[in-house]
Amino acid sequence: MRQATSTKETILESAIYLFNTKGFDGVSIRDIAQKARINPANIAYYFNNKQGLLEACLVAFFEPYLSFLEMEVRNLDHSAPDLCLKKAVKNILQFQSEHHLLTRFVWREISLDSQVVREIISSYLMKERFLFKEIIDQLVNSEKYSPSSKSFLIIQLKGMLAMPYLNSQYLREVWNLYPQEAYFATRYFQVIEQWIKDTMTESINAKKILC
Amino acid sequence: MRQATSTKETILESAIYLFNTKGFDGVSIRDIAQKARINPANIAYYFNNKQGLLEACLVAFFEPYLSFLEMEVRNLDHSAPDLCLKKAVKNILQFQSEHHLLTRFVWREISLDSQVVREIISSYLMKERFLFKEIIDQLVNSEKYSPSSKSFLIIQLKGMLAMPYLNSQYLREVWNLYPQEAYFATRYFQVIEQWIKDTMTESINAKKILC
Amino acid sequence: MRQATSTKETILESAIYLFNTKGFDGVSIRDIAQKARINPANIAYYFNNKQGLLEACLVAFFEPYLSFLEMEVRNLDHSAPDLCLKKAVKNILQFQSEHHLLTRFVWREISLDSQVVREIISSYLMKERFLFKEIIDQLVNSEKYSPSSKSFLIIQLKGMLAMPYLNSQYLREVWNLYPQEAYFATRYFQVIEQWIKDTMTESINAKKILC
Amino acid sequence: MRQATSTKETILESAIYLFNTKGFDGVSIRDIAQKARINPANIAYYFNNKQGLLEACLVAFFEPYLSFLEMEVRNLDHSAPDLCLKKAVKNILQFQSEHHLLTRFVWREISLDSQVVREIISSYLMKERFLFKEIIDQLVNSEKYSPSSKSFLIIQLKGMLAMPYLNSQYLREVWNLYPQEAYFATRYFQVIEQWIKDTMTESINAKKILC
DNA sequence: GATGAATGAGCGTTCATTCAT
DNA sequence: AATGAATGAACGCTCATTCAT
Repeated sequence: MRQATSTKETILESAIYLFNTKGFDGVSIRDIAQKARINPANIAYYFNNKQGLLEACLVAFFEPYLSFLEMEVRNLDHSAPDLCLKKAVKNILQFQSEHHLLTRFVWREISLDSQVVREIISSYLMKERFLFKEIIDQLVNSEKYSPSSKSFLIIQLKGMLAMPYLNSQYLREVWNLYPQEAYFATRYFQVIEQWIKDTMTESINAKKILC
Repeated sequence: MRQATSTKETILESAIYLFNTKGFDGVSIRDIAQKARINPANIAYYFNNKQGLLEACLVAFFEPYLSFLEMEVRNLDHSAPDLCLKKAVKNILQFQSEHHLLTRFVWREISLDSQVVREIISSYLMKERFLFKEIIDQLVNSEKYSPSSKSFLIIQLKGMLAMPYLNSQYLREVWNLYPQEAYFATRYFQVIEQWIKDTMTESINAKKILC
Repeated sequence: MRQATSTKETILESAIYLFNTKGFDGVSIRDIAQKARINPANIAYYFNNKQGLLEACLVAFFEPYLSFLEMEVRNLDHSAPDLCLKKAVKNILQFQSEHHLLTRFVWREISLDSQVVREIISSYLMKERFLFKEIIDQLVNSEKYSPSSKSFLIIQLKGMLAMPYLNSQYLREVWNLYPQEAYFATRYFQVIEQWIKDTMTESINAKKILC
Repeated sequence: MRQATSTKETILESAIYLFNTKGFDGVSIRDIAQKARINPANIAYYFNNKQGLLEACLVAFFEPYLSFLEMEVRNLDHSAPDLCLKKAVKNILQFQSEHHLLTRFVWREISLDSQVVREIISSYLMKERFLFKEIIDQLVNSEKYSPSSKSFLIIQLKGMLAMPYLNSQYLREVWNLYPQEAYFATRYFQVIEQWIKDTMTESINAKKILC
């Protein structure tokens, strides 16, 4: 029924908002139910239990996130690898900007050593590594890049993608910058674009930085 | 008394370890007491309440952290500004590496919108901004850098300093890298050193990236 | 639902019994739950918190208590004032006798300087004063009674109404008298009836006692 | 040592003040220690435990209280019994007025069904009954008074003695009367004096009230 | 699809008390 | 005589969850 879907989505939205503000353990089922204006038992009905909510959040983030990478890996046959990478980055940045609360929550929660989270996302992270590698291998397949250097490129890129969300409170309070604004997404994409150009497509620079 | 100090420190160490693993709200007073092999009431005795523990953690991180910046700001009179910045970065990286659990916990907890945390650390962050600005102003006082560009430099630098700890689980699981190891600290310092050189001391690059 | 009401009432009855025996602060939520054979969390469910229980007790006492006075104030138009007063006293004594545990608890708890209790009952006490005054004014509106004398009459009457419950343990242990027994209520009503007659309806006696 | 006695007395005074305000169970050892500006462990040193404090309070009240009755029982040989009773009442009222906090606390705590309090004071109450009876027997030894009538006289008298303290908050808030003021003690003594005269020394009145 | 009643476990905290010093 | 450290138990309360309706 239409009503039902709406309830489920309302719950998820309320949960994401609150998880983002207070962290997963700082939010109670009651908090979410109150914000979503539904009965706490309804959450159990739709998501089984609190952990089910967490899983739903992680899925809601990683499915589209990985789809952007998958799409460009498939494009490698027809397009230049640097264009594919830039396209993937652009889509990811835009998606993260449009879902900045979810993004922030997911990247932060992953930084915990929680066994629960790790079990859920480990396959996602493995898939992500594989997809990144596919693109990077096509892009920097010269003898100048050892496998370890390529790994480091991925790490750096990932750090840059997540950074605005893991420091969003700082960006907002101290510098008045908002990752969710279109302006920021555009500007930040240019920074990463420049970094890709400098480190991966211009041999001289790359050599200096990565020894 | 010697015994007392030891107890207080034991509590703090246990707390940092557990907070890092499960997050502040995911850890109970009893968890900490059990790990520290003391009575839960003793935590209230030494830290008043759970929030007192959080404050103690934040102080234990920010006091030394800021002292490294303060030291180099005082050195600006006798040393070249790029050396001062590098020295500060080196000290901070080493301190963070030696206290990687505390570092990870602090940077993660700050990313929450918790009113409590914000009240405690807001003055620290203001001081940090001031100190960074003092150094950056001396370093890039040419007409090429607008105030907004300088702000962005600080943001980027801060992002780089915190990155390994906000993604440490990823680094470890996927890439087998450990921020707490001396090797990593050294290597990572070189990366930042290069970044400082590229963006702040070589005008051509800087111009390109920051428009 | 029938079951629900029953649970709520069971809790209240258990609470009154225990509060009466050990005092409000001497009784724990768990004590009440154990006596009512329900889960401690259920008390929070029905009464929000422990103070909610206290408020429920005070309301359960003062609402009927004041209704007896209100009724007779309305009767002043049709009946003789001394009959109204006696009727009110009779009803109050009977109500107190039937709810002697609650009565004892309420009068005792009021004698504390607790801010919490005072806030709840201050409006009740004001209303009580107003109602007593309405009756007394009709009854002793001769020039022999100054306003201060009338006040003192109310005080004495209130003291007499509460006395058996504030000293019930003494009455029981030392003199084998039980305020909850019908016999005592009847007998005690006669005493107060006589006092009303002596002090308020016979001018000579009244003059002597109240100067 | 002089200092020691002072500390013990300071503790007792603080305890009486707080017990009176919040009740025995509403006051913690820490509260008392804080008010007395001493270490909590000191209370254990002087009074063994919290119950020891309660016992000390009861003793501090009943020893002088009963001494006034004992004194007048001894005087029965030389003085008229009505004078003895009035003298005892006067002394008791003055003592209670001077120690109104202790008085209020003791009479209120006795109204609990607490086993602890009962064990401590039962012998005091028995002694009190014996002493009252000695005086009353001498005073009303005519055939008009059955033993049960005499009991009721004692009950009434006791009720009158305690009333201002069991209702002191009401007297203060609603009528602006303060039992601890000399004025009140004087005035209240007159009321009881009149009552003694009416009920015990004038046969006609007494007969009416007590049947 | 949704709710109110109810539960057992655990929360942060405070308690009275002990004890070495 | 007095204190600070430490403890086990209990406090009021909230938690995620279950279940009949």
